[in-house]
Amino acid sequence: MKYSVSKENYIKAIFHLQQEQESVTTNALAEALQTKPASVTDMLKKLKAQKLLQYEKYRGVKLTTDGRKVAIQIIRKHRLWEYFLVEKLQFGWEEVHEIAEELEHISSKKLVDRLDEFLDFPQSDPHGDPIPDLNGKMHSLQQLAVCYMPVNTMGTVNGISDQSPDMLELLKHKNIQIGTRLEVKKKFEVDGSIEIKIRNQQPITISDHVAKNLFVAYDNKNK
Amino acid sequence: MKYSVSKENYIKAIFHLQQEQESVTTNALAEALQTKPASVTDMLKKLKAQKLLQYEKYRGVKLTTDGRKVAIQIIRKHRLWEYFLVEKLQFGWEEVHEIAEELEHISSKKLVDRLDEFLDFPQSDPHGDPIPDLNGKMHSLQQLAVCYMPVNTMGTVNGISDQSPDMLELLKHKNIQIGTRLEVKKKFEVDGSIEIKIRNQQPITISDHVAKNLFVAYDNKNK
DNA sequence: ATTATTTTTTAGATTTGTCTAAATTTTTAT
DNA sequence: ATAAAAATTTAGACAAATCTAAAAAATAAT
Repeated sequence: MKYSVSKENYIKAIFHLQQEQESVTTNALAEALQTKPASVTDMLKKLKAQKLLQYEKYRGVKLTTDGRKVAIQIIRKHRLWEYFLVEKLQFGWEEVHEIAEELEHISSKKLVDRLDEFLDFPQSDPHGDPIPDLNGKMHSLQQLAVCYMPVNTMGTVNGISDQSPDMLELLKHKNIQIGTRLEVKKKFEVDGSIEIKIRNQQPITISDHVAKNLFVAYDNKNK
Repeated sequence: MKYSVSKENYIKAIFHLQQEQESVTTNALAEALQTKPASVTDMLKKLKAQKLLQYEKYRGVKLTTDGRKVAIQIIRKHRLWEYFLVEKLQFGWEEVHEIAEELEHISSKKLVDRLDEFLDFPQSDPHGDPIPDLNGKMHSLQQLAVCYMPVNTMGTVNGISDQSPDMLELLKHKNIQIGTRLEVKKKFEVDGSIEIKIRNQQPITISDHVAKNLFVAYDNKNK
């Protein structure tokens, strides 16, 4: 089954919003898709008719199993293309999202699977998000936000939940990327900011916002 | 400037039809685009308003300089993606057209130029059609590497991309030069070598390296 | 040079995805 | 519990790209 670019974007947005809350509201979707609530209502009716989601008016929306499958295939394509752009075409990890938003709608299944093979079956994209395999399975990371790391423990950056251009620019400027090992040195209760140290660099301070949205694989031996 | 997929397809089709005839008719376009003449008329009006083509009702249509530029950029993308699919993702040259029809509408200019570089600035796609460079320049030869010729088809040698002394020595030894007519007899998947026959000679085998760098003018009647 | 045929255009409708403004339902606050 | 606020849906409209059927223009045939 093939769906329009617009429908695919709705399905993907619902999938992502469902990570936060079980059921997704019309306004949240409109916000995420940069459109109007009335347009969302219209589209939800169409997607419901195609059995991609459960929807009762005024009651919010959830994906069906079918809808979830579609979402995961789109996410697989998005993340594989991002990986390709960074690893093979030398793009910066902060500039690939927009291009992948277009590439994720290319339909050929064979293309995606060949690309996966060509890239040697990568496990996660340049932002640290896991890439579903061709059956839709993806490993779930053992992630911890930096704000929850105890003082004097170490971790390796493996994900960022706020992937806005501003955030990515800040991280680039502070030399933080996927794979960076960092140690929490001090936590300032007054504003939630945290001082961290990266090997061979001076300690730097990150705000509470950054600390909340930056995730690490946490070293268990720390404990 | 960014155009819809539909508009891009019209521009591309007009460009291709103009290779045959100076001015393109409504019916020919409808045929090429698998649509109805009435739809073509509607679209021509819109494209004319955008100054992409010259059009007077009942008089046929030609691209303007702007229209030609747009067409060439689309063709550049199409052919680079085809080359990528065959060279990097191991697709057969006969199955890449359809996928490239989608990929050619991805808008990022930077992506195309990076892809071009990644592929080492190929001169022609797997079908032997020339790939425009980033300024829209392309050589006009209809070339095909011997490695892409189907079994039992003929061509006339018209170019060698590896012009090292060793290569030329080998070609001389095997009696191959520009203008030589040859027929592909057998392809060995195991090492990419190919058995070819030249008139009045015993069949000979050439390596995958030679087959990749030896170009022929391909007889269209073969198809 | 008329007539017949083919090609092309116009007129009006349809589908998809969107919008604004108004109405309705749900949630929150008093 | 009722009023006020917020969220959601409906109704009606619009733009893009397409279609069918009918009209108009160009071309071919006698």
